[in-house]
Parts: sequence; structure tokens; C-alpha cells
Amino acid sequence: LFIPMSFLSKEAEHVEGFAKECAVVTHHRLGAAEGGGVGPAPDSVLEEPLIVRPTSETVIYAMYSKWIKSYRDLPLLLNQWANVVRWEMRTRLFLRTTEFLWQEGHTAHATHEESWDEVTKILEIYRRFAEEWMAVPVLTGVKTDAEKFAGALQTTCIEAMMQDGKALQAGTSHDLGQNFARAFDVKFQDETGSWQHCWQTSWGVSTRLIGALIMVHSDDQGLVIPPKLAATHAVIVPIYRDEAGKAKVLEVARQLKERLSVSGLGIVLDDRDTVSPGFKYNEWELKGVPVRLEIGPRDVEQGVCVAVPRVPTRELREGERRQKETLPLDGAPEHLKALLGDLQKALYARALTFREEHSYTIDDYAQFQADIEKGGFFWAHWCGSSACEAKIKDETKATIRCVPFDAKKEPGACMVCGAPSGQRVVFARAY
RNA sequence: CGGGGCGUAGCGCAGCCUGGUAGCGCACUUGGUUCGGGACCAAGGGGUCGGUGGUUCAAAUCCACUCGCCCCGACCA
Repeated sequence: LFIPMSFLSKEAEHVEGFAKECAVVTHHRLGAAEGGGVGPAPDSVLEEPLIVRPTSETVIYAMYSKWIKSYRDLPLLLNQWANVVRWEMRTRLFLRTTEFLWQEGHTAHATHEESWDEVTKILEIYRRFAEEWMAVPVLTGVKTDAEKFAGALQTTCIEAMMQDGKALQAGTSHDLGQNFARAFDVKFQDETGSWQHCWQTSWGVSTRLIGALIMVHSDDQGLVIPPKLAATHAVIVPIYRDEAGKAKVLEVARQLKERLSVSGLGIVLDDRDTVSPGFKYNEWELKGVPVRLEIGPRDVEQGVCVAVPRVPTRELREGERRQKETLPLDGAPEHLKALLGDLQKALYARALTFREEHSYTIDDYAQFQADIEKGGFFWAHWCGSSACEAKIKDETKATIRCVPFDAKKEPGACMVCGAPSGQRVVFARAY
């Protein structure tokens, strides 16, 4: 949690990147303050202030330099879930909180080829998690020098589009080269006995992903949680009028819950009788439970239940409140699993369609300046100069989200200066 | 730091301009009718208006000071 201040200053770019947003611990004790109450005790000043970690490269690499001596010690990987603090000027719920929980990995390798493999391997894991679990389509690519991690050779990232057309960096994987190895003296002897600096990587995703999940899928009716991430897959809402009906319906509902639960699904039976079914519908939609199963007297007679998936309300057609599907109670687990699978795919497809509908190729800078106002991703040619990048940021607040890996190679001219470009990069306003 | 706004019932707000000791919705309590999309009717309980000082016969309302919070910009995963 605490990093000696001197560690931060060992890698020049790294300090520069984080110095402005560090919480600093200067005392280790409170004492009586002059005007009453308590204050930092003057005689408890730390000889060296401690920094509340904004990221852990420096502490971890200080240890790596002690642990790593031989090529036989490599590769080395350390992963931790930890809270970090970045004293940003402005916070934003889920997206940029002063303190946040994240996962950070740190590796050391013998060769650059090997460390780069690690960088791309992790990025691919992040991509798959975003797309296959969160149902959030992402672009993968490399950050420009202006946007990369402080101290890295290169930063790769996954970038998602929110429903307002703004971009969100959802995860990063850094190629640190030998920068930190040199700063922290992380060296090993190779097979020939000569000393080499390690090649390192670091990578992370944070609770920001929760913000991404909300901003990509949810609507004014509440959360939308992709089935693969939902703890509760379905809620059963029993419907009845009188005590006799209640007994009959609840009995069947309990059996249904049991059958679905043993098949591995998370099921809640909402048998509260203090609120109406309609209230329950809305409440569970608010909580984002993927499927609601209604079961009433008529259904019990027919041996069925009614399944209603939690789809974003803007998908609903005119005059149609919700799409409903009648499932036979026999084989309910299989039917529900199929429905959840469809829902997962539909959420991804919907988000992908949204992104594509808000992605544009553009060559004219004046047009870009006008169009950027409506949000979205803009694929444009860029000469590679920081000057053009900065000019665009100043004039439009748009940044280069990434130089995409899978962009086709096509010659073009920089949107700003006209210098040659080998491929398009993605511009957007970002959170 | 620069700009803007707000503190009145548990929550969300109106009242303030044009002073006369508070009102609405939700929530809560009780009774009844309801229950397949956030129920309805009736009867209740709950605040002294962020704080301090001033003006006045009288202050949520006017004035001064003060405390707290929020939004926008620069920063940023």
C-alpha cells in the first residue's frame, strides 16, 4: 500500500506521469492539536514520506531485483488484486474514483519477444472477457506516445464505445521494455554468464469495467446484466388471487426453482406477498436479472411458465410491452439455458451494431470537427506526429483511442497536415 | 484554481421575488378493497426550513457572515 517516495523517482517518465496525483503520507501518529482536537504529531514526521500506491510497478520491481538472478528465475509473474489511489482532480462514479480496486499483473522475461508475447496474450484475455462475458465489443490496438502508460515502451488497450458515443479504455497491457529493469536494476545472468536487464510487462483492469457494463447495456429501466455474469439468472414471480391459488402456484414454483437450481442456474423465487407482481417485475428489471419467469394459475393448469428476457427497452417495438415466451415446465432447465445463451449473444450483437452504426471513416478535418460533436468512433489518417495529435485534442477534445491492430493497411494523408499515413487510427472523445 | 448552482420531513421537491411561525409526491402506520406490468380509497404519524448574527411587532422568506454539497473546465484508468 505504501511506497517509499524515492521509488517513484527512479523511472523518469513514471514519476512525471503519476507525481501530480499521489496521496502522500508524511506522519505516522496523531497528537493533540493546538486549537483542540487532533492533528499530525509534529514529532512523528516520517524521514521519507510514503506514497499511497497509484500502481505497484516500483515496489514490485524493487523486489524483483532481489529475486531475479538467473535466467532460470524467468519468466516471473506476479498478479494481485489491490486498491490503488490516484488523486485526480475530478472523480466520476465507477470510471474514475480516487480509490479503486483493480487487478494488476507484473512479469519479467529474458527476451523482448517473450515479453511482447505476454503483452498480447493478456490483452487477448481482456478482449475475450469483455466480449464473451461482458458482451461488450472492444477495439484492440496500441496507444500513441501521448496516451501510453508513463514509463512504457508501448501500451496496448481495449477500447469500448458507450451508449453516448464516447470511448472508454477498458483495460491495458504494457510493454515496459527494459525501462523499469534499468531503473530498478532487475538483471539476470543468461546461459553464457553475461548480465542482462529483464524485459517486463504490466497489465490491469479495474472496477471501471462495471461502469463499462452499465454504460453499454443498461437503460432507464435499470441494469442489464449479461447472463454469463449474472449471479441470479432468473427470478420466479408467482401470481395468485386467493389462498387456495397461492398454495397451488407456490408449490409448482418451488418445484421449478429446485429443478432449475440443481441444473446449475441461479434462481430466486420472489414469494413476497407484500408487493404486487407488477411491482416485482419492475424491481427485478431494475436489478438486471436476465430472465423473469411468471407462473400463475393458468400456467399451472397447462404445465408451463412464461419467460420474459430483460432486454433493453429501446429494443421493444411499438405496442409491444415485452417479448414473452411460454416454456413447458418439463425441460425448463434446457429451455432457460438456451434462452440465456440467446440473450448473451443478442446483447453482444446489439452493442456491436451500435458501435458500427456510430463509427465513421473520415478524411476531411473540417468535417471531423463538425461530426465529432455527435459522438462515435472516427477512423482517420494520422501522420504519427504528436503535434497533429495535440492540435486535434485542443481543437476537438478528441483523442486517438488506439492504433487498431486489425485495421487494414491503406495509404492515406494525415487529416491535419496531409503527410503520408499507412493506416487509419481511431479518434473519439473519451471518459 | 476559474465559472455556475443547491442546502426546507427518511428520499425527491415547491414555497422565498411581493415577511404573517410549512406544503406536495414517494416512503411509513392502520382499516378495507386489490393482486398476469410499479394498486386504490379512507384515516394517521413525521420537519420548524444547514449554522450564526442582524433588520422587523413578526423571518424558511430580507441583509451580513459562515459551514457543507453538487455541476462544468483543466487532469485521468
